[in-house]
Amino acid sequence: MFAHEDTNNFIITKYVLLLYQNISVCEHKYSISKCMDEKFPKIRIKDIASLAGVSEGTVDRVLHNRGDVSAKSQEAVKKVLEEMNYTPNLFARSLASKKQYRFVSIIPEYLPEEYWERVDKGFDKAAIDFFHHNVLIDKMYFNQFNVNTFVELTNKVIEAKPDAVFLAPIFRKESLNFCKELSRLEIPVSFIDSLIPEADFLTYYGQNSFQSGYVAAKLLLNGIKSKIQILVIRTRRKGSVSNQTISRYEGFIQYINDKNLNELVELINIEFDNSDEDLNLGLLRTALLGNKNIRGAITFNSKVYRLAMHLVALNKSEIHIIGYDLLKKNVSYLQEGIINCLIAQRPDKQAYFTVRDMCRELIFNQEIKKINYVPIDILLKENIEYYLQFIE
Amino acid sequence: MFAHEDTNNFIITKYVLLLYQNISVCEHKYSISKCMDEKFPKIRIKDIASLAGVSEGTVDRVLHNRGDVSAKSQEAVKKVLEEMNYTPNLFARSLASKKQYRFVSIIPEYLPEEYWERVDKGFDKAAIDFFHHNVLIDKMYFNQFNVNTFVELTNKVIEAKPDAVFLAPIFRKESLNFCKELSRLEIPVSFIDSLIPEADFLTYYGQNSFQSGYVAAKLLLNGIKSKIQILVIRTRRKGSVSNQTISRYEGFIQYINDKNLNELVELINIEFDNSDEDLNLGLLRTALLGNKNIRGAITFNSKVYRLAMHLVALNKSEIHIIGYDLLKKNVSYLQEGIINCLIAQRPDKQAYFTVRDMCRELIFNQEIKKINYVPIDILLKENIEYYLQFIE
DNA sequence: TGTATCTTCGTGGGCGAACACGGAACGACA
DNA sequence: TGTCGTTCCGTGTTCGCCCACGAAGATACA
Repeated sequence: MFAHEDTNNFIITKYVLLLYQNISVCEHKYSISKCMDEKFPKIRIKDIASLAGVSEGTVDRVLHNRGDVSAKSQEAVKKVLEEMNYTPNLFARSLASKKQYRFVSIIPEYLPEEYWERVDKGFDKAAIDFFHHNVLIDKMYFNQFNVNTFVELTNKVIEAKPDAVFLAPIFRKESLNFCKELSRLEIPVSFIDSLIPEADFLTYYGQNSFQSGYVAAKLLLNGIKSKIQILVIRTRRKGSVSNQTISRYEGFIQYINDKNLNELVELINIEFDNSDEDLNLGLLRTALLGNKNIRGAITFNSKVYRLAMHLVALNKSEIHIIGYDLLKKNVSYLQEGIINCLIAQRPDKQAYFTVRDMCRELIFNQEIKKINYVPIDILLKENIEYYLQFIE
Repeated sequence: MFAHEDTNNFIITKYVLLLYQNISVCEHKYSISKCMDEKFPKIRIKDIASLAGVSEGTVDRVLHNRGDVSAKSQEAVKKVLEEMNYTPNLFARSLASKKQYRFVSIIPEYLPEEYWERVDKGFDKAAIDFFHHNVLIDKMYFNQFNVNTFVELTNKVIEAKPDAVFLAPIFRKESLNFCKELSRLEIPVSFIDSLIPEADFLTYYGQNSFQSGYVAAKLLLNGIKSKIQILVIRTRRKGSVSNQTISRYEGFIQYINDKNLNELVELINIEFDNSDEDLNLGLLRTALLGNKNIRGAITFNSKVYRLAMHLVALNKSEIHIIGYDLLKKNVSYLQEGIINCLIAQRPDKQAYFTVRDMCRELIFNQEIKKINYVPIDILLKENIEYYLQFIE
């Protein structure tokens, strides 16, 4: 009845090596003493070679599809590989391999503690983890408010001919051109944060922003019974085209439609200026004077701390505030109870896995998934601490 | 002004190798073309040896504190190691090392799709990842409702003298005895799920259950204005002593006290039987008949699907249900909108990191953290999909 | 000075895999 | 039969590190 029951009715040891070699996971049961005595039956190229009656070199040629092997030998080796469920020792492989890989990451430059810093840290971690697999990551940054910096940068990258590129495609059209060029040079690209569906790319890691807007709406509007007003703060962004914040907004609106809240919820739209905080404060003050029933406020970019700051200044602590991403200032306001909820998206993981998957593709020859949506993490004052503390 | 600005005002390349070698991360800036041409300046034992004017063997003896080295040589080598910021190639090390490690995991046996299955999967993943570092994991299971199975099992483990033990200390007293014995044999133990503070252990991974109860209360009770009743389902557990569900309950109560909700919230306690679902249904029916103002319901173990099932049968869809852990049945009810919220705790990661940290301690000689609380993840119908989909 | 003992240290083989090199076997053709 | 070109395949070296072995030098004592 129990999954791991044996004749003694309770003691089971699963010999995990079997799992590794893909030989039946559950059927083989060993008493611990027996298990402890066994050696690691590692299967090497040498073993495959002798079993197939060929030399190591031949097995190697088969493994790497390098040709110069007769049909007969090919057959024999493949059969043994299959039977033995051979998996190469990736450490030994990287150690012996003389091939070196140059990857380039291209993301917006950032100020300390801004969103992209956390992405960048993910690249750093990956750089360390894959260094001994002969991978080097060159990190490059463009100015997301100046498309020329992007074009100039990508031209340099094309010249340098790296082995792979990781790209935050903020500038849609220019990114697409860049990708086409890379495609022609057979340099693989992976997208991070957002994606360009028409482009040829290896993987994408990012949040489903529509759904994260939907979740935000649920968190802000769940259970309302009477008419309320909600402040919606948006920021115009000149130059860039692709934008996660737009689909977050659309998801937000979709929730209101799905739940038939159009009658109950009135949205008060405010457009923040990117730098003039006095102006923003004034806009907020006016909105609050004219609308007496404001219960909630939301921003769709990562700068919700600005909203929180102003609402504190205006002494409006009863307004529920919700926003995105764990910038230090956002977290502080959350911990103080001024921001009620933050939605996070594991930016460091996005970068790390992007690199890892490129290695799996180019070096390890492993399966990868093309589209990868990261979780929509919900952080409250009460659970933020353990989220931040848990460094993987 | 920007963190990664250079003289061209926008193009920066950071040479990540420098980061790896711990030489200043931000100060060294290279143009991409220059960077692309550079070789990997890997520092090997051989390099250290020649710089220190000794042989590789001597460096090796210093690195492993294996003695037979004169004070003078020791000094010289250590100085060069420091200067060069030498980090050994762990792959090459594991490849060459003849030492093999036997780890044992000891957790409750489980039925398919129960909580412990996900923990077990974490051990499987670790077994695969660390196999080529010469690590083998023996997985053992006891019956959590029969303390004798635990004692008998741990006696066998003691006999087998593994290199490390991973333990779910469900039976407090017996686990402590086991740990003392292991301590005498100098076998390190790590706790998973819960911990015994008096015992000598290497790491602990688990959720802060008090806080996760606190979070559950917030999610269930946030914003209530009028008097309501809440169903609190508990399950008596015979035999075992240490129990996460108790502290979850305490956290739940603490929230009510902190927010002065004693007046508003009336708790209706029900004790479920572990197997008799007809009985449980009856208990619920009675409670619902006698209490007309029930708005929410909670369980503190992972079996919230039983509660959901009964409330569906009783046609009580307006009651908010909250529970723990992503059992398949729980997830189904969440997706159907019957359960409103689940709190999750990444059980697979708990196991995986427990193994990883043991490797860091015994094999890689790296720093580890003793107490590790995993995040308190909040899952709703709207964000569960991406959480489940995101397999690391 | 010779011999034994102890301390200190260098060398070489091996871990599993990549890959270059060149040899063996075979057929074609003069 | 000899020469050349192909096709196929085995061998040897290398990667960075571990570790066993034994050599060299120092010291002590006869």
